[in-house]
Amino acid sequence: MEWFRAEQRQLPWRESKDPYRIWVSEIMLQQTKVDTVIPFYLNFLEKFPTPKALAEAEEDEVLKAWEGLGYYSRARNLQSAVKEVHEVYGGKVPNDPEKIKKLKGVGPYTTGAISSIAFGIPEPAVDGNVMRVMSRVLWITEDIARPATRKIFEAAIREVISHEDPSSFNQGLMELGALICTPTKPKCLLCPVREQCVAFENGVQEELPVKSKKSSTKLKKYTTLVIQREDGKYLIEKRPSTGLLAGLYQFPMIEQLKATDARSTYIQSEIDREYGLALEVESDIFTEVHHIFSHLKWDLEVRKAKTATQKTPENMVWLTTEELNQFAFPVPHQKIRQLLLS
DNA sequence: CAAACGTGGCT
DNA sequence: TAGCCAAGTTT
Repeated sequence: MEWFRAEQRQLPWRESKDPYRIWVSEIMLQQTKVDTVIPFYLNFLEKFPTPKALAEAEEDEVLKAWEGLGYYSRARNLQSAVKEVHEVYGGKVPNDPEKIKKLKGVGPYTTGAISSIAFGIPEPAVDGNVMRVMSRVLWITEDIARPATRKIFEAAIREVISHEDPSSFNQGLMELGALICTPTKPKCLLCPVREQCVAFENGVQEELPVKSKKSSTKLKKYTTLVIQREDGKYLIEKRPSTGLLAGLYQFPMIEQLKATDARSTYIQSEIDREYGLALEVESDIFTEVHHIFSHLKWDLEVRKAKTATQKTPENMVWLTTEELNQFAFPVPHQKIRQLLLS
Protein backbone atom coordinates (compact mmCIF):
# COMPACT_ATOMS: atom_id res chain seq x y z
CA MET A 1 0.00 0.00 0.00
CA GLU A 2 2.93 2.35 0.71
CA TRP A 3 4.37 1.53 -2.70
CA PHE A 4 0.98 2.15 -4.33
CA ARG A 5 0.43 5.50 -2.64
CA ALA A 6 3.87 6.62 -3.83
CA GLU A 7 3.99 5.12 -7.30
CA GLN A 8 0.42 4.92 -8.58
CA ARG A 9 -0.41 6.41 -11.97
CA GLN A 10 -2.70 9.43 -12.19
CA LEU A 11 -5.75 8.08 -14.01
CA PRO A 12 -9.08 9.79 -14.75
CA TRP A 13 -11.09 7.34 -12.64
CA ARG A 14 -8.82 7.98 -9.68
CA GLU A 15 -9.91 11.62 -9.51
CA SER A 16 -13.38 10.85 -8.16
CA LYS A 17 -14.97 8.49 -5.66
CA ASP A 18 -18.34 8.66 -7.40
CA PRO A 19 -19.44 4.99 -7.42
CA TYR A 20 -20.98 5.46 -10.89
CA ARG A 21 -17.66 6.65 -12.31
CA ILE A 22 -15.76 3.82 -10.61
CA TRP A 23 -18.32 1.39 -12.02
CA VAL A 24 -18.02 2.68 -15.59
CA SER A 25 -14.21 2.49 -15.40
CA GLU A 26 -14.27 -1.07 -14.09
CA ILE A 27 -16.56 -2.26 -16.88
CA MET A 28 -14.42 -0.59 -19.55
CA LEU A 29 -11.23 -2.02 -18.03
CA GLN A 30 -12.46 -5.61 -18.30
CA GLN A 31 -9.95 -7.33 -20.62
CA THR A 32 -8.90 -3.92 -21.88
CA LYS A 33 -5.70 -1.93 -21.37
CA VAL A 34 -5.61 1.35 -19.47
CA ASP A 35 -4.29 3.34 -22.45
CA THR A 36 -7.12 2.08 -24.63
CA VAL A 37 -9.78 2.90 -22.05
CA ILE A 38 -8.83 6.49 -21.16
CA PRO A 39 -10.27 8.31 -24.21
CA PHE A 40 -13.42 6.17 -24.19
CA TYR A 41 -13.89 6.81 -20.47
CA LEU A 42 -13.58 10.58 -20.81
CA ASN A 43 -15.96 10.73 -23.76
CA PHE A 44 -18.47 8.37 -22.16
CA LEU A 45 -18.73 10.38 -18.93
CA GLU A 46 -19.04 13.61 -20.86
CA LYS A 47 -22.01 12.15 -22.71
CA PHE A 48 -23.49 10.25 -19.76
CA PRO A 49 -22.34 12.08 -16.59
CA THR A 50 -24.89 10.46 -14.27
CA PRO A 51 -26.80 7.18 -13.93
CA LYS A 52 -29.90 9.15 -14.95
CA ALA A 53 -28.29 10.37 -18.19
CA LEU A 54 -27.22 6.85 -19.13
CA ALA A 55 -30.54 5.32 -18.14
CA GLU A 56 -32.43 7.75 -20.39
CA ALA A 57 -30.12 7.47 -23.43
CA GLU A 58 -30.93 5.57 -26.62
CA GLU A 59 -29.17 2.21 -26.86
CA ASP A 60 -27.76 3.17 -30.27
CA GLU A 61 -26.20 6.24 -28.68
CA VAL A 62 -24.59 4.15 -25.93
CA LEU A 63 -23.22 1.67 -28.47
CA LYS A 64 -21.85 4.56 -30.53
CA ALA A 65 -19.89 5.73 -27.47
CA TRP A 66 -18.57 2.16 -27.14
CA GLU A 67 -17.69 1.82 -30.85
CA GLY A 68 -14.21 0.32 -31.20
CA LEU A 69 -13.85 -0.66 -27.53
CA GLY A 70 -15.08 -4.23 -28.05
CA TYR A 71 -17.13 -6.66 -25.96
CA TYR A 72 -20.24 -4.65 -26.74
CA SER A 73 -22.49 -6.57 -24.37
CA ARG A 74 -20.64 -4.65 -21.66
CA ALA A 75 -22.27 -1.45 -22.88
CA ARG A 76 -25.74 -2.93 -23.14
CA ASN A 77 -25.47 -4.66 -19.75
CA LEU A 78 -24.15 -1.46 -18.15
CA GLN A 79 -27.08 0.57 -19.41
CA SER A 80 -29.50 -2.13 -18.32
CA ALA A 81 -27.96 -2.24 -14.82
CA VAL A 82 -27.91 1.54 -14.55
CA LYS A 83 -31.62 1.59 -15.38
CA GLU A 84 -32.14 -0.83 -12.50
CA VAL A 85 -30.09 1.34 -10.15
CA HIS A 86 -32.14 4.34 -11.26
CA GLU A 87 -35.48 2.60 -10.71
CA VAL A 88 -34.79 0.33 -7.73
CA TYR A 89 -32.13 2.24 -5.81
CA GLY A 90 -33.13 5.83 -6.62
CA GLY A 91 -30.11 6.37 -8.85
CA LYS A 92 -27.54 5.49 -6.17
CA VAL A 93 -25.27 2.45 -6.49
CA PRO A 94 -26.09 0.17 -3.52
CA ASN A 95 -23.46 0.03 -0.78
CA ASP A 96 -23.61 -3.77 -0.50
CA PRO A 97 -21.57 -6.41 -2.36
CA GLU A 98 -24.49 -8.84 -2.60
CA LYS A 99 -26.65 -6.22 -4.31
CA ILE A 100 -23.79 -5.00 -6.50
CA LYS A 101 -23.08 -8.56 -7.66
CA LYS A 102 -26.65 -8.91 -8.99
CA LEU A 103 -26.24 -6.05 -11.46
CA LYS A 104 -25.91 -7.13 -15.12
CA GLY A 105 -22.33 -7.27 -16.30
CA VAL A 106 -20.96 -7.21 -12.75
CA GLY A 107 -19.22 -10.45 -11.78
CA PRO A 108 -17.01 -11.39 -8.86
CA TYR A 109 -14.07 -9.18 -9.84
CA THR A 110 -16.10 -6.04 -10.52
CA THR A 111 -18.12 -6.56 -7.34
CA GLY A 112 -14.91 -6.55 -5.32
CA ALA A 113 -13.52 -3.57 -7.21
CA ILE A 114 -16.61 -1.36 -6.77
CA SER A 115 -17.09 -2.46 -3.15
CA SER A 116 -13.52 -1.73 -2.12
CA ILE A 117 -12.72 1.33 -4.25
CA ALA A 118 -16.03 3.18 -4.02
CA PHE A 119 -17.22 2.08 -0.57
CA GLY A 120 -14.13 0.90 1.33
CA ILE A 121 -15.54 -2.60 1.85
CA PRO A 122 -12.79 -5.27 2.25
CA GLU A 123 -13.80 -7.60 -0.61
CA PRO A 124 -11.24 -9.34 -2.87
CA ALA A 125 -11.00 -8.08 -6.45
CA VAL A 126 -9.22 -10.90 -8.21
CA ASP A 127 -8.30 -10.11 -11.81
CA GLY A 128 -5.51 -11.34 -14.05
CA ASN A 129 -2.98 -9.05 -12.37
CA VAL A 130 -3.83 -10.30 -8.90
CA MET A 131 -3.60 -13.93 -9.97
CA ARG A 132 -0.22 -13.30 -11.61
CA VAL A 133 1.19 -11.42 -8.62
CA MET A 134 -0.13 -13.85 -6.02
CA SER A 135 0.77 -16.96 -8.02
CA ARG A 136 4.35 -15.71 -7.85
CA VAL A 137 4.38 -14.44 -4.29
CA LEU A 138 2.88 -17.70 -2.98
CA TRP A 139 4.17 -20.01 -5.76
CA ILE A 140 0.68 -21.19 -6.66
CA THR A 141 0.73 -23.50 -9.70
CA GLU A 142 -3.00 -24.00 -10.29
CA ASP A 143 -4.10 -23.30 -13.87
CA ILE A 144 -5.45 -19.72 -13.84
CA ALA A 145 -7.44 -20.42 -17.03
CA ARG A 146 -9.79 -22.60 -14.99
CA PRO A 147 -12.75 -20.76 -13.39
CA ALA A 148 -12.38 -22.67 -10.12
CA THR A 149 -8.87 -21.31 -9.58
CA ARG A 150 -10.10 -17.79 -8.87
CA LYS A 151 -11.55 -18.99 -5.56
CA ILE A 152 -8.10 -20.06 -4.35
CA PHE A 153 -6.84 -16.51 -4.85
CA GLU A 154 -9.93 -14.96 -3.27
CA ALA A 155 -9.36 -17.06 -0.17
CA ALA A 156 -5.70 -16.01 -0.05
CA ILE A 157 -6.64 -12.33 -0.42
CA ARG A 158 -9.27 -12.51 2.32
CA GLU A 159 -6.53 -13.55 4.74
CA VAL A 160 -4.36 -10.51 4.09
CA ILE A 161 -6.59 -7.70 2.75
CA SER A 162 -6.39 -4.41 4.65
CA HIS A 163 -9.57 -3.44 6.47
CA GLU A 164 -8.29 0.10 6.93
CA ASP A 165 -7.76 0.78 3.21
CA PRO A 166 -9.09 -2.04 1.02
CA SER A 167 -9.12 0.34 -1.96
CA SER A 168 -5.35 0.90 -1.88
CA PHE A 169 -4.80 -2.77 -1.14
CA ASN A 170 -6.73 -4.05 -4.17
CA GLN A 171 -5.58 -1.30 -6.51
CA GLY A 172 -2.03 -1.67 -5.25
CA LEU A 173 -1.99 -5.35 -6.12
CA MET A 174 -3.31 -4.63 -9.61
CA GLU A 175 -0.95 -1.69 -10.11
CA LEU A 176 1.95 -3.91 -9.05
CA GLY A 177 0.90 -6.46 -11.66
CA ALA A 178 0.59 -3.78 -14.33
CA LEU A 179 3.88 -1.95 -13.65
CA ILE A 180 6.30 -4.35 -11.91
CA CYS A 181 5.07 -7.95 -11.82
CA THR A 182 4.49 -8.05 -15.58
CA PRO A 183 3.76 -11.24 -17.61
CA THR A 184 7.23 -11.25 -19.17
CA LYS A 185 10.44 -9.75 -17.77
CA PRO A 186 9.04 -8.76 -14.35
CA LYS A 187 11.00 -5.94 -12.70
CA CYS A 188 11.73 -7.90 -9.54
CA LEU A 189 14.55 -5.59 -8.43
CA LEU A 190 12.02 -2.75 -8.14
CA CYS A 191 9.39 -4.86 -6.41
CA PRO A 192 8.29 -3.87 -2.89
CA VAL A 193 7.40 -7.47 -1.99
CA ARG A 194 10.49 -9.11 -3.46
CA GLU A 195 11.57 -10.29 0.01
CA GLN A 196 8.26 -12.08 0.50
CA CYS A 197 8.08 -13.58 -2.99
CA VAL A 198 8.53 -17.35 -2.99
CA ALA A 199 8.83 -17.52 -6.77
CA PHE A 200 11.63 -14.91 -6.78
CA GLU A 201 13.39 -16.71 -3.97
CA ASN A 202 13.41 -19.85 -6.13
CA GLY A 203 14.02 -18.08 -9.44
CA VAL A 204 10.81 -19.36 -11.02
CA GLN A 205 8.89 -16.09 -11.40
CA GLU A 206 8.98 -16.28 -15.21
CA GLU A 207 7.34 -19.73 -15.12
CA LEU A 208 4.27 -18.33 -13.36
CA PRO A 209 1.36 -18.12 -13.56
CA VAL A 210 0.47 -21.48 -15.10
CA LYS A 211 -2.13 -20.95 -17.80
CA SER A 212 -3.52 -23.51 -20.27
CA LYS A 213 -3.93 -22.54 -23.90
CA LYS A 214 -7.13 -21.65 -25.67
CA SER A 215 -8.36 -23.07 -28.97
CA SER A 216 -7.39 -21.28 -32.15
CA THR A 217 -9.60 -18.99 -34.22
CA LYS A 218 -11.89 -20.28 -36.95
CA LEU A 219 -12.18 -18.68 -40.39
CA LYS A 220 -15.43 -17.34 -41.84
CA LYS A 221 -15.70 -15.89 -45.34
CA TYR A 222 -18.35 -13.38 -46.41
CA THR A 223 -19.33 -11.40 -49.46
CA THR A 224 -20.06 -7.94 -48.11
CA LEU A 225 -22.27 -5.58 -50.09
CA VAL A 226 -22.09 -1.82 -50.36
CA ILE A 227 -25.60 -1.33 -51.70
CA GLN A 228 -26.43 2.13 -52.99
CA ARG A 229 -29.77 3.26 -54.40
CA GLU A 230 -30.51 6.08 -56.82
CA ASP A 231 -30.64 8.86 -54.20
CA GLY A 232 -27.16 7.87 -53.01
CA LYS A 233 -28.17 6.31 -49.70
CA TYR A 234 -26.60 3.07 -48.46
CA LEU A 235 -28.43 0.00 -47.16
CA ILE A 236 -27.22 -0.82 -43.64
CA GLU A 237 -28.18 -3.79 -41.49
CA LYS A 238 -28.63 -3.84 -37.73
CA ARG A 239 -27.25 -7.03 -36.17
CA PRO A 240 -29.45 -9.16 -33.87
CA SER A 241 -29.67 -8.22 -30.19
CA THR A 242 -27.76 -11.30 -29.06
CA GLY A 243 -24.49 -12.95 -30.00
CA LEU A 244 -21.49 -11.52 -31.82
CA LEU A 245 -21.44 -7.72 -32.13
CA ALA A 246 -25.04 -7.56 -30.91
CA GLY A 247 -26.93 -4.41 -31.89
CA LEU A 248 -24.17 -2.99 -34.08
CA TYR A 249 -24.65 -1.85 -37.69
CA GLN A 250 -22.93 -3.29 -40.74
CA PHE A 251 -22.95 -3.58 -44.50
CA PRO A 252 -25.07 -6.62 -45.44
CA MET A 253 -23.09 -9.85 -45.62
CA ILE A 254 -23.66 -13.24 -47.28
CA GLU A 255 -21.59 -16.11 -45.97
CA GLN A 256 -19.49 -18.01 -48.51
CA LEU A 257 -19.97 -21.65 -47.59
CA LYS A 258 -18.69 -22.98 -50.91
CA ALA A 259 -16.62 -21.50 -53.73
CA THR A 260 -19.58 -20.69 -55.99
CA ASP A 261 -21.17 -18.57 -53.23
CA ALA A 262 -18.84 -15.73 -54.21
CA ARG A 263 -20.40 -15.35 -57.69
CA SER A 264 -22.60 -12.32 -58.37
CA THR A 265 -25.41 -14.50 -59.74
CA TYR A 266 -25.54 -16.37 -56.42
CA ILE A 267 -25.38 -13.13 -54.39
CA GLN A 268 -28.19 -11.57 -56.42
CA SER A 269 -30.46 -14.58 -56.04
CA GLU A 270 -29.76 -14.80 -52.30
CA ILE A 271 -30.58 -11.12 -51.72
CA ASP A 272 -33.72 -11.45 -53.83
CA ARG A 273 -34.77 -14.59 -51.93
CA GLU A 274 -34.05 -13.22 -48.43
CA TYR A 275 -35.02 -9.58 -48.81
CA GLY A 276 -36.93 -9.27 -52.09
CA LEU A 277 -34.37 -6.81 -53.42
CA ALA A 278 -33.36 -6.77 -57.08
CA LEU A 279 -29.61 -6.10 -57.08
CA GLU A 280 -27.03 -5.34 -59.73
CA VAL A 281 -23.77 -6.57 -58.19
CA GLU A 282 -20.52 -5.32 -59.72
CA SER A 283 -18.08 -8.00 -60.84
CA ASP A 284 -15.05 -6.12 -59.42
CA ILE A 285 -14.01 -6.52 -55.81
CA PHE A 286 -14.16 -3.08 -54.15
CA THR A 287 -11.84 -4.04 -51.31
CA GLU A 288 -10.94 -6.90 -49.01
CA VAL A 289 -11.03 -6.75 -45.22
CA HIS A 290 -9.44 -9.25 -42.89
CA HIS A 291 -10.18 -9.13 -39.20
CA ILE A 292 -9.21 -11.35 -36.27
CA PHE A 293 -11.56 -11.52 -33.28
CA SER A 294 -10.72 -13.30 -30.04
CA HIS A 295 -12.12 -16.62 -31.24
CA LEU A 296 -12.67 -16.29 -35.01
CA LYS A 297 -11.40 -14.64 -38.16
CA TRP A 298 -13.37 -12.86 -40.86
CA ASP A 299 -12.34 -12.58 -44.51
CA LEU A 300 -14.61 -10.04 -46.19
CA GLU A 301 -14.81 -9.68 -49.97
CA VAL A 302 -16.51 -6.31 -50.46
CA ARG A 303 -18.47 -5.61 -53.65
CA LYS A 304 -20.58 -2.64 -54.68
CA ALA A 305 -24.16 -3.08 -55.83
CA LYS A 306 -27.01 -0.93 -57.15
CA THR A 307 -30.73 -1.22 -56.70
CA ALA A 308 -33.76 0.76 -57.86
CA THR A 309 -36.16 -0.35 -55.16
CA GLN A 310 -37.39 1.87 -52.33
CA LYS A 311 -38.26 -1.14 -50.20
CA THR A 312 -36.54 -1.44 -46.79
CA PRO A 313 -36.06 -4.97 -45.43
CA GLU A 314 -36.59 -5.74 -41.74
CA ASN A 315 -33.66 -4.67 -39.51
CA MET A 316 -32.21 -2.50 -42.27
CA VAL A 317 -32.07 1.22 -42.89
CA TRP A 318 -31.08 3.55 -45.74
CA LEU A 319 -28.43 6.03 -44.64
CA THR A 320 -26.76 9.04 -46.22
CA THR A 321 -22.99 9.33 -46.19
CA GLU A 322 -23.17 11.64 -43.17
CA GLU A 323 -25.53 9.37 -41.25
CA LEU A 324 -23.13 6.42 -41.53
CA ASN A 325 -21.06 8.03 -38.79
CA GLN A 326 -23.92 8.24 -36.34
CA PHE A 327 -24.14 4.49 -35.80
CA ALA A 328 -21.78 2.01 -34.18
CA PHE A 329 -19.96 -0.26 -36.65
CA PRO A 330 -17.57 -3.11 -35.73
CA VAL A 331 -13.97 -2.43 -36.72
CA PRO A 332 -13.95 -4.46 -39.97
CA HIS A 333 -16.97 -2.49 -41.21
CA GLN A 334 -15.46 0.77 -39.98
CA LYS A 335 -12.74 0.14 -42.54
CA ILE A 336 -15.32 -0.08 -45.35
CA ARG A 337 -17.16 3.01 -44.09
CA GLN A 338 -13.88 4.91 -44.02
CA LEU A 339 -13.22 4.08 -47.66
CA LEU A 340 -16.65 5.38 -48.69
CA LEU A 341 -16.17 8.62 -46.78
CA SER A 342 -12.67 9.37 -48.08
C1' DC B 1 -17.24 -25.94 -17.16
C1' DA B 2 -15.80 -24.57 -21.95
C1' DA B 3 -16.79 -21.47 -25.15
C1' DA B 4 -18.46 -17.08 -26.70
C1' DC B 5 -17.48 -12.50 -26.61
C1' DG B 6 -13.51 -7.38 -29.46
C1' DT B 7 -9.66 -4.94 -30.01
C1' DG B 8 -4.93 -3.38 -30.29
C1' DG B 9 -0.22 -3.79 -28.85
C1' DC B 10 3.72 -6.64 -28.10
C1' DT B 11 6.90 -10.62 -28.71
C1' DT C 1 3.54 -14.12 -38.59
C1' DA C 2 0.87 -16.28 -35.08
C1' DG C 3 0.07 -16.28 -30.53
C1' DC C 4 -0.24 -14.07 -26.17
C1' DC C 5 -2.02 -10.74 -23.22
C1' DA C 6 -5.17 -6.93 -20.92
C1' DA C 7 -8.72 -4.07 -14.23
C1' DG C 8 -13.90 -10.60 -16.90
C1' DT C 9 -18.87 -11.93 -17.55
C1' DT C 10 -22.43 -14.61 -19.49
C1' DT C 11 -24.29 -18.69 -21.36
